[in-house]
Amino acid sequence: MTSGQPLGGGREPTLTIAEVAERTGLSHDTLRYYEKAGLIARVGRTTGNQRRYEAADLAWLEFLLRLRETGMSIADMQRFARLRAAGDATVADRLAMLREHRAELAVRMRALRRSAGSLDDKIRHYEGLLGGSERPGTGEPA
Amino acid sequence: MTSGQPLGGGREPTLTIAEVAERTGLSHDTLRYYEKAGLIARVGRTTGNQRRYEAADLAWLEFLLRLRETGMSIADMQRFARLRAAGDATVADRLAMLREHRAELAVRMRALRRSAGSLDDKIRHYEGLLGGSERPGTGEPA
DNA sequence: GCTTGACCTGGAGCACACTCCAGGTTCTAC
DNA sequence: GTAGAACCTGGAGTGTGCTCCAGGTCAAGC
Repeated sequence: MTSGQPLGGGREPTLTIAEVAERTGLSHDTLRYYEKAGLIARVGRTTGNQRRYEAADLAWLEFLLRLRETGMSIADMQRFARLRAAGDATVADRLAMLREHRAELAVRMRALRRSAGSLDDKIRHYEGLLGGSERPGTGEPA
Repeated sequence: MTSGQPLGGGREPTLTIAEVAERTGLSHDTLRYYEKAGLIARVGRTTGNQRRYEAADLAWLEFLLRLRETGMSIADMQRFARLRAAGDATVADRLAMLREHRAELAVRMRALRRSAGSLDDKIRHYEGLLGGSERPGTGEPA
């Protein structure tokens, strides 16, 4: 029996774990960890048991990265992934989760803008102390 | 010898660790941890060795919280605190640190806005699936 | 002066999100 | 058909930022 075939027939193009790591910026280990944790469903394998990711896997991973970037915990992503796997009946629950997460994000972004303002104030304060001889871009006095 | 006096004279009003915890939202343990880690200089003590925070301590803590909120690591805050403790000669270094941190923050905020947009897209997608019968604010059908 | 809650220290423990490792299998190119 | 790179699994280890604990000392009200 030949091995290394991309599943039962080799229909659409698939990606190795190295290719997915490259495209997502995640490490091989993290990709396997996410799968083990149930964030992504078990990925298809070659007859030799090596992962072959499909376009849909990549799209889902990229959405997970949006959730991660906006501060969602692994535990919450697991919840979301479980709902998703359970099918259409959970759409309302998923929507509720996303709305809640989005609202928390809005709060954090407001806090972040306030803090960024404090930073700017402090930066201006230090610039004042240095007598305005400092410009961004060059560390050299004129 | 009387104890519990707020330092050698009791000049300006000072705060107990409980009061500072209340005002900053940090726990007692975190306040002690920050001091041990060198983020804040050793706080004044009563003759009985209990901490009494001054207004300047509180202001510095609040600035640290801005740094933390904007994602600065403890290690970087330690660096910044060390520069600050070293006096005026380090103002240029502190300014450089803040500018760099501010620039990274700008990058992260842009990424956050992009991700927030993806969330909004997904939310709209789910709303579409539910046939527009869902509105935020009330979980009840009309 | 005594009780009770607040506070002290050093150090261990914990949650999170990975990251690394050992020991083995598979794939690709020659 | 073989060398070397890529991949597999289960499980242990790591860095970060706290958080908890034991065993005491101190402070404030009665």
